[in-house]
Amino acid sequence: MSHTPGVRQAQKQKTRQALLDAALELLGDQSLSSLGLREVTRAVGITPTAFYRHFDSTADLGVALVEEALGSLHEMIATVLTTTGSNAERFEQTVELIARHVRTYPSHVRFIARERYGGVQRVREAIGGQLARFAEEVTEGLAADPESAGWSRDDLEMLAWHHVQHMLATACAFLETPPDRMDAAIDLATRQLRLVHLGRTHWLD
Amino acid sequence: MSHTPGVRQAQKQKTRQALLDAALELLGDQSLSSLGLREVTRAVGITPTAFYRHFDSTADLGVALVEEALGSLHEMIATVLTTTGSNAERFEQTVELIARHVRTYPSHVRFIARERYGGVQRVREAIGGQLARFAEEVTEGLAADPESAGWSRDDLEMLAWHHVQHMLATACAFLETPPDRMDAAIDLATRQLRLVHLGRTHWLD
DNA sequence: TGTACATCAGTGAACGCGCGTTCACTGATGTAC
DNA sequence: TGTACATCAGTGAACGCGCGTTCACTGATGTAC
Repeated sequence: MSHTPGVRQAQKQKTRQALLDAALELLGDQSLSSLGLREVTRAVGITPTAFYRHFDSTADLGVALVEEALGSLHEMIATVLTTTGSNAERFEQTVELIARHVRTYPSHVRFIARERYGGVQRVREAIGGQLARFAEEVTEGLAADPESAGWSRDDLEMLAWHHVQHMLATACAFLETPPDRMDAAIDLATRQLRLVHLGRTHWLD
Repeated sequence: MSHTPGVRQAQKQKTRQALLDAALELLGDQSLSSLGLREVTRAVGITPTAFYRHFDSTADLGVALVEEALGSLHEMIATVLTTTGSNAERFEQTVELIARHVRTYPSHVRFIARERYGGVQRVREAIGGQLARFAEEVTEGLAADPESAGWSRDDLEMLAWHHVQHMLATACAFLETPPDRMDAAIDLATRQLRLVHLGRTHWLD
């Protein structure tokens, strides 16, 4: 046949993923700009040279990690936007969803927090691009909401951007919160969401 | 006399400051965890060995930079808290003050943004400690405000923390905003402040 | 199905280089009398 | 004021080490006939 997936491609993909996984773990206590290529290959158990079969550099690997870390969030945002129920319920569910995400993928969240303003330009740009996409999605979601009747596009974008900033800040805060204080942290973030929502309902007064 | 300041101490202080300045500049396009001791001394024009007369390590230098970068902000926060005038005016002045700070000390702001969740634990802790102090100061300021009548301590802290988060997020955003879009960015941050304030005035409804 | 050739993920040796840290030192500044 | 000694910021040589990158290679997988 023209192009069977084949054992070779599958193996290559597996090694590539192993490199991403190992790098993410090593990035638990250092920055991408100080991550060594040899460190990563050593952790995976392959020769340094083999690294180049998958990535041009650690910066290149970093960009791939951004996609892995943030790509899955689009679905979560769609979930949040279509959640129904009372306001109080929606705020709690949103914050709970963030908390769950941080618990499930702490390394991904840490990576994004660390590299958003980190030392590698291409990675910063990749993260910035994804966040801008999130803001657009949230803007569309807000625009479709009856509560937004009479709002200018500019104000919708302002609110959307605020929500994205708050989501990220909350995720970062959760990352540093010890388990026994998570309840308080979740409560705090929920009240902040309520505060902003209250401002929203009186915006056009 | 017992301890004249002396030429020697003055010279040592000058070299120390030169190290801090050189490091801050080098950190413009890399992270602290990848900053080399030799890089810094080379930029200053002294021997690598001389570095140890001032700091134990680059991490140690980083902690000193946190104090330099954030120490001066306490005064600015006090200024913001005591600003008088209409709400609209106060929001504009606050955001304008942030914008001016970012314009005056861009390297300091970049350093804090980069290292807040960066790869050096002691520096993260130093930044976190300063931010917690800011939040306390803002809480006290809010508590003294007649508008806060009837607010619980917990809710005041929630609002204060939100303001600190927003201040930092705004400063980071300004850092990445090209000059020709600064007006729009300032306007956006001002409207976000108004939104939150609107929520505040209806919090006890 | 079987054979001959092409592809290519991973190998292993080698390279030059800059790193952090050590050590004994120098000579200007500071102190005691 | 002058002298003899102490302090200590900065020097310069040396070290062992791990880094990123190059190169020709191997051998399993894939392809053409």
